[in-house]
Amino acid sequence: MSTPGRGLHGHVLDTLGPEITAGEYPPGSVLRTDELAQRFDVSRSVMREAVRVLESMHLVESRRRVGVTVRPKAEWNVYDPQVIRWRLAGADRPHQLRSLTVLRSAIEPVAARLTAQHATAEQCAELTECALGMVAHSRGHQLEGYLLHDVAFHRVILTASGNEMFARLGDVVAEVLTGRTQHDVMFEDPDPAAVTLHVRVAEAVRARDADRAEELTREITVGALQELDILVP
Amino acid sequence: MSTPGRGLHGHVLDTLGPEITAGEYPPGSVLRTDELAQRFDVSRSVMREAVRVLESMHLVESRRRVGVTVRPKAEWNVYDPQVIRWRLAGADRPHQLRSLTVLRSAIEPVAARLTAQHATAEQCAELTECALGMVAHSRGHQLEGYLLHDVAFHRVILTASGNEMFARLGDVVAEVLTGRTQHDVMFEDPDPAAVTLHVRVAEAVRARDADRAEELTREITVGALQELDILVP
DNA sequence: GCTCTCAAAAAGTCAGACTTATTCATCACA
DNA sequence: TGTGATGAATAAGTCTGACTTTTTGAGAGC
Repeated sequence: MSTPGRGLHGHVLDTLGPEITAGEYPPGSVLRTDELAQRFDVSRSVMREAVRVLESMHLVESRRRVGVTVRPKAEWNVYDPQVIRWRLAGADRPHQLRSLTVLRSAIEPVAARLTAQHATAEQCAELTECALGMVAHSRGHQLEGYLLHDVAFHRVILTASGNEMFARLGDVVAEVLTGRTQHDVMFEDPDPAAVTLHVRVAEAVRARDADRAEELTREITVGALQELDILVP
Repeated sequence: MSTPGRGLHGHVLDTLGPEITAGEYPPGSVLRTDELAQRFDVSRSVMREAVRVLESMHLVESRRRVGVTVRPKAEWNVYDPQVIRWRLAGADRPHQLRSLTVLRSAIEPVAARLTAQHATAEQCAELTECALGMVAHSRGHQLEGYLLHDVAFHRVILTASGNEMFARLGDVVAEVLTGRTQHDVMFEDPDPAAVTLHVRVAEAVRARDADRAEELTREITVGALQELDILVP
């Protein structure tokens, strides 16, 4: 998923990033480069590179004679995929999951509308294939296969929209859907209503019915929000 | 706006970042750290820090024995505020502006709905104040004052929604609105219809009418899209 | 034509010395 | 007593040069 072991500075980030995003250092806390270098047993240069990356994510701020201070959560680059992963792996996973699901509920319907307007014939076919794959795997605890097609479906919707900002949320949605299956409750077969909705979205896109595609996708995301409300009230 | 002069590596980024996001190096292009260090007249350590930051933005990928290769646009972290600024300052500014406006049209109505449900009394007052400020500056070429209140208005909507992902888009929206006034055509007074819509959104939020707040905000963003269609067909 | 070996290339890492900005405490002066 | 200047301490910032490690590509040998 991530890119582990891309050098020593990567290893440092894999430890320090989750710690900071988990809130282990309250905002305003001061870290010192030298101490961190000692703690991780790396040279100052490596440590400095790691700090620079954290700084570019707005997680910390480095100032002379002061040190590396942790910034308040409100300033973090919460759209950075790495930050999202760190937070999803940490303590405020439920909170993050809700934020992202609300984001989905805003983005995906509009994306579906655009997809209905702009999708190529190939993308339409891909979408239908995904929906049919979901149907095929929706019974008998074939959760892995189902998830795979579900993720692919939403990824097509987002990329076929033709909007680069939407397209880049494909990974985020994948992470949310995967997390829902893996970590949280999903023992039973998927909701048949949801499966049907996906099929109908694919149909609407193929029929170039933008209004219907948007509305049906809205129903899907509303369902996702309700599911979350049940899991984490 | 940005944070210029935060060290040598910052200066390097301010030059190299815009170059890459402008597409001056086609995807797959190979840069070498040593050459870059020479070009910018900085030490390798400084150059390495800059490369690490570009790497964390997924603009480039650094591999041993190969060099620093530029990644395809589709992989860039397009939500990184710095990347957004670089692109807005560059050649594909119109394209970027459209992407962001579409994003706004998806996010802001939902944010307004949530704000109507969750805003504190203080936030309601703030919103009303912004709307009235817009009215007050909407006649007689007081564009600066108008813009200020417009930006503040949308920022309140996004933060008061209570969703951290929405809140972080405040800066982006500010950049879009500011850019529209400064760079593009905006000689005349603001559209009176738009001003009225803002006032009515504030009213709807105060009245806790989520449906109306969402619908009115949708009209605002539709207007923004139409305005863009006129400017850049 | 194939694999295997080896050398070159470029990033990665480290250690140490030096520079610079910032803070804070001290002290002189009003 | 308050205030502003002075200076020393501090931690980040920078540079240099040597060394390591991984990866690639060319050439040798089969």
